[in-house]
Amino acid sequence: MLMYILLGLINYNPASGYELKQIIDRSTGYFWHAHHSQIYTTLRRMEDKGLVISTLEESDGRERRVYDITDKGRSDFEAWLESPMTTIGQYKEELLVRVFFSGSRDIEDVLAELQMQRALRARRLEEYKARRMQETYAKHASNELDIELWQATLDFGIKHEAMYLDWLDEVIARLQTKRHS
Amino acid sequence: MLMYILLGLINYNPASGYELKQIIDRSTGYFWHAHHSQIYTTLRRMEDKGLVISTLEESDGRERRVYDITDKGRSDFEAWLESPMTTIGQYKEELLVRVFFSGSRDIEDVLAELQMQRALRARRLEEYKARRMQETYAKHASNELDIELWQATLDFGIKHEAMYLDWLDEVIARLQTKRHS
DNA sequence: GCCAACATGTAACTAGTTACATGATTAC
DNA sequence: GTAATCATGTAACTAGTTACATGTTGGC
Repeated sequence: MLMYILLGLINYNPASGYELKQIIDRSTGYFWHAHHSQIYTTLRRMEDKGLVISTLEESDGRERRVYDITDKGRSDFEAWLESPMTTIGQYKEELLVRVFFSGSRDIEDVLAELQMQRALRARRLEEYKARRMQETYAKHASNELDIELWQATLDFGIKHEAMYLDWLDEVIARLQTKRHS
Repeated sequence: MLMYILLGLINYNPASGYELKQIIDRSTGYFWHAHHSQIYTTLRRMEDKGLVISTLEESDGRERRVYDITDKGRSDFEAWLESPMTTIGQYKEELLVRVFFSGSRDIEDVLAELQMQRALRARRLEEYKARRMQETYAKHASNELDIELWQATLDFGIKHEAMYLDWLDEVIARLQTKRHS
């Protein structure tokens, strides 16, 4: 998956691993993140496959390995984009695993954990709301639909966090009534 | 992560890999799934670490390798449960990656893909709603809080799918107004 | 006889995480 | 000088996926 993200981003503009990491952190990061180590190794693998080519640029003492997409890379990316998803993506949520098994825990500990998660989620929701995608990424926009769709992914993030907060509030409220059982 | 799920389930009741796969599919499956191959290999690794012990049971021609938790397994599991999460779990959603990069696609293709996803999500939402956790898993319940929390994870699934459908409907509606641009 | 369900595994691979490791430049 | 940012990588490991592989029992 990361491979297609890198391909897609390089397709907008050639970039170095470092830059790609930053772009991911500020754009696809909340629905698909990656560590720099994975980005660098994946780029190398992609070059081996002929999907991208790199050139080592030197300005002053700093070195940057800049990756550009090849024709093969572009056609692979387009083939991926044109073959629609026919299944539901799998959801993995560690907190739910913890909640599922928390029946034997001290209810106050569970409440404290959920309240901390609530605070983290609330902060993230505010970040997403504050961030209007246009100003950050509109510069890359090749067409109007791009902006619409980037906005849509950000809206998803906002809805997701709002739903999560909502759920946390409900669970917290329900546990509070059970406190002295 | 899977290790703790297996430990937690075996802690309720000794079970074979096959049974654990089935339990996961019907309980934690929508927030943490696993293939049978991973379950079998993880159980073996857990046995090497002394967290579980297996015994090979034979009834008729069928063989079942039944795993039970050890004292070390129980204390590792409890230590994990008692150390609260202090970060937000990472969300990975392939469809959002696809949407993010779909600006160059034929809008009708994007709409068709989103509508298919809508149908899949709607079906899943109905499954979750129909499934009342009590009837399926209450048998394992060691206390009242367990039932409350299992119900809470199911409620999360329902809320999540409802939010997702809502978002899909919004994006679809927005794209439909762009159709002949 | 055949198919579904029971039951368990290995092999090969891709993906992802965590830690280690290095070195330059710029602003204070 | 020292901390932050720029910039790139490797190593060791854990996790997860896909495909291959095998054999039984019970119902139709």
